[in-house]
Amino acid sequence: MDLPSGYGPNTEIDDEGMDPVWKQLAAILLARIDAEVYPAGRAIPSLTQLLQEFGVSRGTVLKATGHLEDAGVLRAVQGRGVFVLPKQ
Amino acid sequence: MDLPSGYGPNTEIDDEGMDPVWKQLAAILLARIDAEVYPAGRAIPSLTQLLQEFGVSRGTVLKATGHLEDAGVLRAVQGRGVFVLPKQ
DNA sequence: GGGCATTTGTACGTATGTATT
DNA sequence: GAATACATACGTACAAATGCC
Repeated sequence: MDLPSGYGPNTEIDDEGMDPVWKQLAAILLARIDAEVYPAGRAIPSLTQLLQEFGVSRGTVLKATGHLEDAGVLRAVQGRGVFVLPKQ
Repeated sequence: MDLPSGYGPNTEIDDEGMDPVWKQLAAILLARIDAEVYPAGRAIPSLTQLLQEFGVSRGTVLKATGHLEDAGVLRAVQGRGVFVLPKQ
């Protein structure tokens, strides 16, 4: 998926940076999964919570999580949440 | 990518159907590529042309072509167009 | 180099639908 | 039924890359 490097679990979104916001967000979420801030088998915060925390739009969160789904890191279940898949 | 079946090069978008519009559009574009309506090495119509032909939004076209990019069927080049990759 | 048109990329906000709790 | 949560789709605006004068 080619995410930018150098993003940790607590990195803030940089609107003026060279990386797109959705890629920055995907990198941060991935860092939190790696650090088990979001442990495998559990759901990450809801889209509404994430867009509030990072100050981005719903579509941007969806794009970030969608790519992590494609990468096999997350699985979204309508009505329930977005779950961290077991590290394989 | 799990596109719905039964869509040909001239299928029309069905708003009431059970398949999402963007998946229908991706299936139609893929059918046109298979039928060489859009030959390998050439660009498909621009986003503006496609959204006009199918009566959908820009975002919907982008989602359809984006998934065909992930599938290795298309490659978008900013400022130039969206090109059909050689069948491998 | 500058200016313009074309084309894709990103991001926002909003509305509605569907599934789960 | 109500609340929560993800899914789809629309419209809009601006940015970035390309190509052609």
